[in-house]
Amino acid sequence: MAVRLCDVASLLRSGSWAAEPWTGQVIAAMETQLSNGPSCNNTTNGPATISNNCSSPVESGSIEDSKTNLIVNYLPQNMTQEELKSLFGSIGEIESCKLVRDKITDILCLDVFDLWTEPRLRVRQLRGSERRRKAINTLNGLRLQTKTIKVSYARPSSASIRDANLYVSGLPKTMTQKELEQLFSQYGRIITSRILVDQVTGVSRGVGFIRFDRRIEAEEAIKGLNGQKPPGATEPITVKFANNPSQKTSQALLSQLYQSPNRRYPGPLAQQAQRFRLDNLLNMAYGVKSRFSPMAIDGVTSLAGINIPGHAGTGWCIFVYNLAPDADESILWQMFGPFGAVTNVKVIRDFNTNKCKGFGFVTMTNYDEAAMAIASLNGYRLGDRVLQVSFKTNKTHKA
DNA sequence: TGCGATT
Repeated sequence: MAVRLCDVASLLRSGSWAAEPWTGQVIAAMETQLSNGPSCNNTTNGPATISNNCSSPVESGSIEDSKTNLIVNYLPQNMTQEELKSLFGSIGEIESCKLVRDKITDILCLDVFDLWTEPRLRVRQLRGSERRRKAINTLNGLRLQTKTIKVSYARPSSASIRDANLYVSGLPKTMTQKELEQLFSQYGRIITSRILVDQVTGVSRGVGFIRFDRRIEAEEAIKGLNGQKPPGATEPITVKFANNPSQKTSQALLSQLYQSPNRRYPGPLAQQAQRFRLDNLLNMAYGVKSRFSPMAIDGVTSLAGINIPGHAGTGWCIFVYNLAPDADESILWQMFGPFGAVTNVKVIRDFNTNKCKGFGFVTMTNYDEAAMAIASLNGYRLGDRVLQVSFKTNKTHKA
């Protein structure tokens, strides 16, 4: 059931809205690259991220005269054109209103980028800085369903602010969004920042985004920070321009949208698992003879600060090599599921071709089950390929 | 050999 937007008429009656005459125009903007990233977020809106505080909505314009456009973020995904008309029509007369949906998925998006975040809307008003201000004051922060919309001045679009968005990986897991901004702020004015976090644990995934005001600032940040170690970090970070999802084909988008873990089924691998005894596995993995529990392993880890391969704090990460180009997540669930609790699987794909790059990762909760899976699946013949399976190591940044 | 992460 699609939850409809709130009854705008009743909102108006409630007196929480200004209803003075206003002539405006609501349009959908279809851009290949967003020039106005949202500057704030919260736990209600958006995917799992570490968020800014939602500051003044008047953050992105330069001078008052240039604030001719408004931008609206965090609209509900199921919002309709008519509802938008009603929403902005409560402030003033709407001249036109058009939303753009993906041709294939029919998902509301003004830019395909928003497929992964939130639908946005540009509001172009015909005249009146006071009315723009009024629209912001009235509508910014309005709660619609589970969303809190943001209305703010849009920065004028220009070439200099395009492609100023950076993707950053290899960040220390302890780095906060504020620290990330501090690191990058020496290169220019940051419009938005974000650190991706594990949806379950809230732990940083070591990956984030920085959108600068201008592309030249982003370029300088890459020069200055790519491959460098942040203060106190042990590993260098990777800084590059972020992929623009709007370049993706609808087919690639669909495959990601509907990618979900297949149900585990008990197959021949489950029996295979039983052939191995925990002692043997521990012996293979660590060269120890005695049996000890996963709890004991954790104890050793925390006591000695030893970095046990594959242990990421949220489980045991397993590296799977020699997957076929068309391998998908379901094969990893099917292979590893019978050995125990699998919390995450990931096939690493080439961004452009969407084909598997030949490897993937599996996270398992319990050490003994992970070790069993490794011992059983390493050397396993999958199609015409022989898999190599081991605990994940950190090879990327080693000399 | 090959060890990610894209709002």
